[in-house]
Amino acid sequence: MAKQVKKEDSAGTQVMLDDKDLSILRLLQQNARITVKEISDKVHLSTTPIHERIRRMEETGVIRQYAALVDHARVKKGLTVICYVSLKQHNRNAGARFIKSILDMPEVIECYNISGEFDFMLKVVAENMDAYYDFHVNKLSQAENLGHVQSIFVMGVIKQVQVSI
Amino acid sequence: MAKQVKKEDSAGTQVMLDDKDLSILRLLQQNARITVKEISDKVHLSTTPIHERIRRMEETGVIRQYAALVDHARVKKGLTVICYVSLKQHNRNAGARFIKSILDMPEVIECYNISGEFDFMLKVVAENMDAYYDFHVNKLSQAENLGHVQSIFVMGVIKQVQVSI
DNA sequence: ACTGAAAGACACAGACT
DNA sequence: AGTCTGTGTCTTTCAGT
Repeated sequence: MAKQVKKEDSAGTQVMLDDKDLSILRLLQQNARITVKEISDKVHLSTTPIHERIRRMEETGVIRQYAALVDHARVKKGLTVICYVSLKQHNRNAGARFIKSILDMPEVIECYNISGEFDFMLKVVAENMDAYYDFHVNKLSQAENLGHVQSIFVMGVIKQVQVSI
Repeated sequence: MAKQVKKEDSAGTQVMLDDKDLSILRLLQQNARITVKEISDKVHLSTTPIHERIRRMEETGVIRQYAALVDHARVKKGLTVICYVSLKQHNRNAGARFIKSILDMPEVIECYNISGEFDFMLKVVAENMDAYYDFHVNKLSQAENLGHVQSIFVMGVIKQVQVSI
């Protein structure tokens, strides 16, 4: 089992899932490396339909990716920062250029378009405060059309789960 | 390959990883279902050491979990909300009770202790605005010792990656 | 620490109900 | 829709370097 998930880009299309799909999905959210055989034992179906249902959820983009989740505190990325950004101008091109520059910054592991005072929320991981300062001053602040930036530091992780359905 | 990752709870202990470990980790962050054989081809080692290195990273808590990442927009959880919460009192017991109640709310998929004006940041997924309103009024706001709540709505996902090292 | 081999388990496709 | 069966591939362990 080695292939990457390929996302079909019919953006935002709802996919109908029955109870068995949801059971399978929950198991995969908890443990992406569970075997099809184990799923089939728990869901009371043989392996073939499990296979087909997983393949369908991969192809329709319900399953975006299988990922190993890393404890950043243990691998020299101890600092997580929530970063709010507003742009000076809000035309389409300005936004697109900012997004493009964000996609190229490996420190930024999440970015959302948000409502309210700011335009974007970023989740940034860095080795330490010096590294974050460098990112802030030399990378993020160099993005053209940047307005205001506000940084909020994560002091502790209370909860991080994937099971959402 | 079916076992869950077991986290050793020597909280926050740094784990030393060499370049080969990091290569393996990057591959697993991109695709948790990659085969050991494929990793061994890319990292130029045979399967045995790959196995041992992965097992070590699982046992030391570097790899927290293998997870299928779901596109919430496609599975009737179209609304993501960033939610800031402050408490009235900041003693240890009050915080612990709030955390306990958060851990019991399936709508809350992430929760962080943060610096600044608010005490916690939550990421909440809901089916729609009605469902979020219900969560806000009937669940979150019922938590004892709750001060202020501010909701920021996610209008679009720009980036969500796992590769952080 | 690593290589190579070998046994058992698994994924995945095919024929069938 | 699903079960059953088979083949090739993978995981995982172990002896050896």
